[in-house]
Amino acid sequence: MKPRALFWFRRDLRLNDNPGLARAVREYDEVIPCFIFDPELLKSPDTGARRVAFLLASLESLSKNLEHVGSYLIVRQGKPEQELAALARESRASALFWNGDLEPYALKRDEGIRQVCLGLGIKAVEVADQCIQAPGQVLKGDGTPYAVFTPYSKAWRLQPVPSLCPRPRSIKSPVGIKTVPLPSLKELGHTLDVPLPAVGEKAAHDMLKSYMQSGVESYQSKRNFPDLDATSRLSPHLRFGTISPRTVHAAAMAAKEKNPRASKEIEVFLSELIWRDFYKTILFYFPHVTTGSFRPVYNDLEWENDEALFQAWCEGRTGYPMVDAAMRQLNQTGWMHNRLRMIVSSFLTKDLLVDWRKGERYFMKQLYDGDLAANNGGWQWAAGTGTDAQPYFRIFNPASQAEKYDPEGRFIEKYIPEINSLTYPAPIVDHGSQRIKTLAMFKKVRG
DNA sequence: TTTTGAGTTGTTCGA
DNA sequence: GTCGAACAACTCAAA
Repeated sequence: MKPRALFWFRRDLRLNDNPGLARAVREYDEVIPCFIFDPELLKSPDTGARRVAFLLASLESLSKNLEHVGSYLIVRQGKPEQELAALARESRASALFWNGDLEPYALKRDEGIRQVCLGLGIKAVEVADQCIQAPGQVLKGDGTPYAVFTPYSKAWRLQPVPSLCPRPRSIKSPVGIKTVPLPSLKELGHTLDVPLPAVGEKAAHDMLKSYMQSGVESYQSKRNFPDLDATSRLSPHLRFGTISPRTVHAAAMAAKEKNPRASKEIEVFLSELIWRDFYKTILFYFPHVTTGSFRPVYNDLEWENDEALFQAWCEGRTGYPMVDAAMRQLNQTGWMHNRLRMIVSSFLTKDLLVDWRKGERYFMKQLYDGDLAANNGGWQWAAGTGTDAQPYFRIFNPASQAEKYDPEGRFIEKYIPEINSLTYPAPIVDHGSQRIKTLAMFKKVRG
């Protein structure tokens, strides 16, 4: 009998540059690609309907892509330990491959899977994939992880970037393995309330291609203006792995080569990929950030947590146009421009004095690209509690941010058509006095 | 071990 | 209107 391996898809829903899949196909005659719906993850409060919808559509696309290379996707629902064990027994596979996931839940789960494999006497193979530079690759001279971005990024740039893995031309899979149809969104207990962006590997690659042809060469100059829509919009695809970060990196390097005059602009785009690695690495080495401040002293901050103010923020009716337009973009599209993420997170924490964790959770509920590491890093940065946070006294003024980054009010008008009518609310707080309160709140814990 | 330089994305105040 | 300093010292990283 030909040796068989299972390949377990998780956050790597692609055939291109999929290191774990490429290795399984190279080393085994037959490969059984599978995906497990984990009820534990599906019921988590951080799992928004939007991402479940994006996941389902991406799996549908992946399933078709697998059929094009002669294979198919096995789908199961249940605890991964049990389902994978059952699948291994049924298929008489002798190995299980997967790409590593750095989140605390995944690390613990995957350790359990390793034990299951040990018990079954099959090989468990984890391959690094999520970062361009895996956590252990970028360390300080003394072997400990960085906690400041700039020196991290300098060390990151000294490392060779791993090359891309070949896309399997054909995958041989045994027939007769039991599978279930992909569940519908409704069956998983969710409904979608916003349009679904383009999904699947093809869509992701098309987006990358067109952004590299026109867009990336002016990334630095245009990225802060939400009305210009001048960013790549690849974040949900990076989140679910319908495109790999190495593929994006390689494309940007090629664009830089082709257009040296734009190299500074493109370098800023590349540094965003380094930020992605940085926050994943922080989460890996300092998992306590998921529940509290990176610096314990800031766990003592006395947030006011006024529920009515929080609700007004969520619904985009704070009376601060830039904040409200941004929140409405999030609510109506499942995505928010990065400049606006900074503005609304500064506003929630430092103008409304609401705990950053409430905002973090709301973002996770609404974002297509919601990712624990990046979202947590961004929120702790804005709140001033993080590894490499901005100083606590650097408090965004929502009005001057609007003047700077939406000078003609086009973005605001797009999401707040009633901006000039009486139905638009007056500001729910006074920025000047809230700012002073926040400074006092921080002073109290800083002694 | 000690020292030195530096730290994503700002705002406000007063000369 | 423009400009530099203050915000507040602290921690990190590297020599």
